[in-house]
Amino acid sequence: MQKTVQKRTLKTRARLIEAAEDVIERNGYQALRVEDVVQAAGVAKGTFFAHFRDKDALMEMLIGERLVACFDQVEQGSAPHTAPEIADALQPIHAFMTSERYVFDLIIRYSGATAITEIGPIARCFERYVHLVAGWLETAKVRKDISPDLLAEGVQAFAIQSMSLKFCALHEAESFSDRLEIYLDAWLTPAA
Amino acid sequence: MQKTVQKRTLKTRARLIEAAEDVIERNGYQALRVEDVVQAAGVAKGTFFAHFRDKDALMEMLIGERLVACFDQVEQGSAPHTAPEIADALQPIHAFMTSERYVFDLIIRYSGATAITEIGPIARCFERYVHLVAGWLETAKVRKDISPDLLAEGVQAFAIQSMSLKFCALHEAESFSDRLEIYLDAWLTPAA
DNA sequence: CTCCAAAAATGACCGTGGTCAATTTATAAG
DNA sequence: CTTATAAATTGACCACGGTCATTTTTGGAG
Repeated sequence: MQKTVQKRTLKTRARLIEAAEDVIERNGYQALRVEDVVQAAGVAKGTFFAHFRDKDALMEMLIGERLVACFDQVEQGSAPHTAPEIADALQPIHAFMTSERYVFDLIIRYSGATAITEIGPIARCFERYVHLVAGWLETAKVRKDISPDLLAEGVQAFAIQSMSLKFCALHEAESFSDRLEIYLDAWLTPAA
Repeated sequence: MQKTVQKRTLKTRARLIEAAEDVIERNGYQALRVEDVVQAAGVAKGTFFAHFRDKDALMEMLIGERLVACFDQVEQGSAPHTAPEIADALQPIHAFMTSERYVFDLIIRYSGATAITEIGPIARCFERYVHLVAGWLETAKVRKDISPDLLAEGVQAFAIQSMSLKFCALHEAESFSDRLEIYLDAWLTPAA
């Protein structure tokens, strides 16, 4: 039983990814067609699916990479201590997640791994989100009656709610960041 | 400029809907194929798309109807007063929403109307959810420092979070209802 | 009844994601 | 260098949602 991976494989895969990134650069994630990618990469269609389970798998990888970069950026900054500061600190992540409706939908769809064996970059980012925020909350001026982890899960829930409403015509009145701040203030620092 | 609607139209539409419901009855929402529906209804494929903008439009209608029925049922019951009672009262709605992954995804996708002119039954149900819960909260034993509407939006956010995690292999430990109760208790009756 | 314009239905056709048996290419062993 | 075998690639093909020019049906006017 051989399991050698030929150099060719890595080259082809790299060409496919680069081609996909070019296509996305020009027209956004939503407009990507597998045909365009394989033509730009100079390979046959079947080759694409030998490298990626399906189109979504490529998208999960590419969007996941960008998302990871957003997290890296956010983790560079210093820890925020109040609800508005937290909302502000998370802004780069939320901005990318809502940059395209397609991107938001895909991220939500892949936010939970269906099986342990297929935990992808996006599902990992959702765990990282909770850990990151929970870390901040340990030393932040917030309620202490429940665990930082639970508080952080709530922050995530409110962020998703706020992002959903951003795409909703019924709730155009408030801006995304205003809404999130209101939620987080009520969740993290309740008055009664 | 005539705009008469022939009787035929209503009949064909009814046949399509009945056929779709039969197909769903047998194999669930996810497995529905337009080909199967038109064949069962005894019409051509083009006819389907003369009656429904696309497959999703039919799905939104059918799932929306079932969702409305769930709300009607929940509204029959008496108003709950505590966090666990609220979670319990909403159970029929949450149960249907998570009955199939496909159903949950479609509901989330249609929960926000993209344009005012196309507010569908599902988007309307999301508004109804907030109004329903806000009504309960007015007389419930919960924090009073923020408005019932905002509190209700939070309940919705936590419910969606809990439902998402139900489909996630990383969070199988806790059951859906346990998780929702923990969230709602922390959100509605904070200790500090 | 006949006639005709609008409404409805039709089905061949298209776009795009995805499959798979057949072919080509890389590499290790002799 | 050959040869055997597994890995990689190919492209014709399929499934399914969706379109649209053409045909059929309806129902009111004369």
